[in-house]
Amino acid sequence: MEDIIKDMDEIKNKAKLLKAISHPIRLCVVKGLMESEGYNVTKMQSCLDIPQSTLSQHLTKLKDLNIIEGKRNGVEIKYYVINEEVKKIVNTIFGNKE
Amino acid sequence: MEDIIKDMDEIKNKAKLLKAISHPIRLCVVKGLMESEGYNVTKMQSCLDIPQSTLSQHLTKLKDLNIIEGKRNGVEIKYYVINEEVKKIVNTIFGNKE
DNA sequence: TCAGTATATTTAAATATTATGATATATAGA
DNA sequence: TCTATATATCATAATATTTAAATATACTGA
Repeated sequence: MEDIIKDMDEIKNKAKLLKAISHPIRLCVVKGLMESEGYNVTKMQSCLDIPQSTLSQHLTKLKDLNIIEGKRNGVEIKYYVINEEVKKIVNTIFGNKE
Repeated sequence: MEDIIKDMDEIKNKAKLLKAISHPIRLCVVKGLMESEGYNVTKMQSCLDIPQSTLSQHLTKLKDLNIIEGKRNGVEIKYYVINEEVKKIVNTIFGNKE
């Protein structure tokens, strides 16, 4: 096609979304949250065995792109995947139907 | 889930695949190749307006991950997307059904 | 064999991402 | 208010990615 460049803006946006979930920790977090909604940072941490600030910064990236959202409950914050497109991609990748 | 870490290897592999297509140029190339199979490097270049070596290096990354494959025809090389998982992801992202 | 075209590789600099310790903030309960 | 716990932010060092010019290679046709 001649004018692939026309939808370059869309391509850039999709690329950003892919990039956001193309890091193992972030992909793991998103997948984990989809499977067991609302598990909190401390639990993720113990699963992933990384420093708290590292995880927190990954969460921030996901939040910035509106992929996840945190709901505070007292002292802890539970996260949820709120981006349908990302859910679709993750389902596609990991072979889930619904 | 307690043992998210168990499928960490799979997650890492999927993350690599996502990363490979999470750059605008590479995503554009893959999408372009899916829409119009076998268009060659020179054509991509004129579409994308980037130096030849830059494009070539992006193609190398996609080749290294077995996402695309080049078939030489005389002096030119045509590329094809050979990775079904990537095709699925791209279709998911850009809203194609088949 | 030589010239021209298409593509790949090398090298280096510029830029971006990631990781982590230290510190800050928010909340709950005593 | 003080303390403890959970989470976020800051600063910065380590690492990885991206870019592009220069050069190399592969092929074709004269």
